[in-house]
Amino acid sequence: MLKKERQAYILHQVNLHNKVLSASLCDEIKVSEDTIRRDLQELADEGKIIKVHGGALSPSFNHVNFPSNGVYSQSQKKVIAQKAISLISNGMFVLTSGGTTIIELARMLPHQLKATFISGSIPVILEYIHHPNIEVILIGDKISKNSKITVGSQAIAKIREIKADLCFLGTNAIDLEHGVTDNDWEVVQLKKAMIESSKKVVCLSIAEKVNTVQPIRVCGLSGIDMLITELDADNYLLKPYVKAGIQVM
Amino acid sequence: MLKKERQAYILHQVNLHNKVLSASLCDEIKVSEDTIRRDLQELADEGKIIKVHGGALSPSFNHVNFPSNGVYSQSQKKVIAQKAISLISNGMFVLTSGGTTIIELARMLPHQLKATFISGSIPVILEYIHHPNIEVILIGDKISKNSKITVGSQAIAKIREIKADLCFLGTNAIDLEHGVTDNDWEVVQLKKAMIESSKKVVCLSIAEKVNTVQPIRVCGLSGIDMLITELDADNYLLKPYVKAGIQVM
DNA sequence: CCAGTTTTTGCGTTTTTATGCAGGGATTTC
DNA sequence: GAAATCCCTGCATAAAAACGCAAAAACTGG
Repeated sequence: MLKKERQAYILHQVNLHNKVLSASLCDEIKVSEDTIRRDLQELADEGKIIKVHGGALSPSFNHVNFPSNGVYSQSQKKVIAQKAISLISNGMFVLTSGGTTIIELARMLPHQLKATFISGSIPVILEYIHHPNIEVILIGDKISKNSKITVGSQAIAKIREIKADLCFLGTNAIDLEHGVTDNDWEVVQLKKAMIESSKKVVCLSIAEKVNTVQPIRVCGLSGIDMLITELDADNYLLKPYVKAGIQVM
Repeated sequence: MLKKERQAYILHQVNLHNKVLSASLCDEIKVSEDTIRRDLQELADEGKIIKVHGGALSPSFNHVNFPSNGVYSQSQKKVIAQKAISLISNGMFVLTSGGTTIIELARMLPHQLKATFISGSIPVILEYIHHPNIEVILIGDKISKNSKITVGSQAIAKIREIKADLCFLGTNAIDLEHGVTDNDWEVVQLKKAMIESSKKVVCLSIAEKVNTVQPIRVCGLSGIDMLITELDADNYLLKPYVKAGIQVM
């Protein structure tokens, strides 16, 4: 078989089945593994396939893109995400809500981190998937179209089965008197369950949302362990929270 | 034999078989390799063939079906999706696997359709949520990073709880003898569960995958009710499936 | 017909290409 | 953390291509 023929065959297989194993290819075509590997290399250089350990994948299926820019207060959120990431160690189970801050966090996870992340938010999950060493558990249920997160009793039941080491809550409003509040009833139910299922609860909130209130209550201040904002920990705005017994970062 | 004659012969062979080997040509025509090589060179200069090491290929062979838009055989998949959509009525519960064909289907759903769609495939779910009147149920569990679909016992258990009206399976390989087969063990487990949980099982497959086999068996032909390809229902390729009792569309 | 020119062809020689093989690392897996 | 896989590098070899050359064939214009 001619080289081009072989490559066309490989390309065809990849497009048909979204993946090929080099071992099965060299079995089918009856050539050495090296030849297959060189073919895969060339096709990958041309961008026609994506080479992975042991074979290749179709490029079309492998990159789901999602709006990356246009995030409100992105730089602040990056600061917050960076602080939050410092709390994660290898082997941890981390439960996260949805929200743009959490998406930033998901994007900025170090590549060598090995941990398990659990969430019901599709945009967040999409970011987790890009990290090779991270196990991703998706909470299933009905999807709320505006928040792109799974909501409902099934989701809550699944969260109850978990005991996570860490829980990151993207926070809509936090206030000394009313604690953490939000504006979507179903999302609030989820967050409540997440708080109960985690050893340590961390609220991520841009300073703008500190000392604001939303209609539905998630939990009181005693329900959370830590608050992360883009401000320095000793900022005057956060003093009352420290006094209320919350770790501030 | 005259030069022109020879070249005409070569061209004929290339168009007939999509490829020629210079060795076999100089054997057939009884001339030296150099002569053949010069002929090939000239034909290649005229753009009538594509010269490669060891012979030549038909120019159509090389540039045929390369996915410029990202999705392989997209037009065929659109035809399939259109047929599949005609099976869906308002109020139905529809269970779907992953795969590019299903993504096409999800994209092409009519906006006024009111139905409930259930899937564990993230790319597919992302398309469903664009439709305002569609309820979307996400099957949760661990995510398989290459197929971007939830896999595992939890997912299977959830699927078992459902009884869907319709199940669309993106098919990797279907064959008279071996039935529906696939190449990912975990995905196969899911598909099996989906088949059991549905009143009517519809396989979506481009014709190219019909009569091909993959290593892992999903179900026998008796397990499915309908097969949709981009071909006409009375195409000879599909006759045996009709005979086997499968509705073909 | 014929000398001169061009084209075509075949034959060495050199270069390039394709492929397999061996080893040393890297990575994955259990 | 040890075993198994896979991957990369360099090297050897065989096949194919390119090049130059010269002989043979074909054409050309008297």
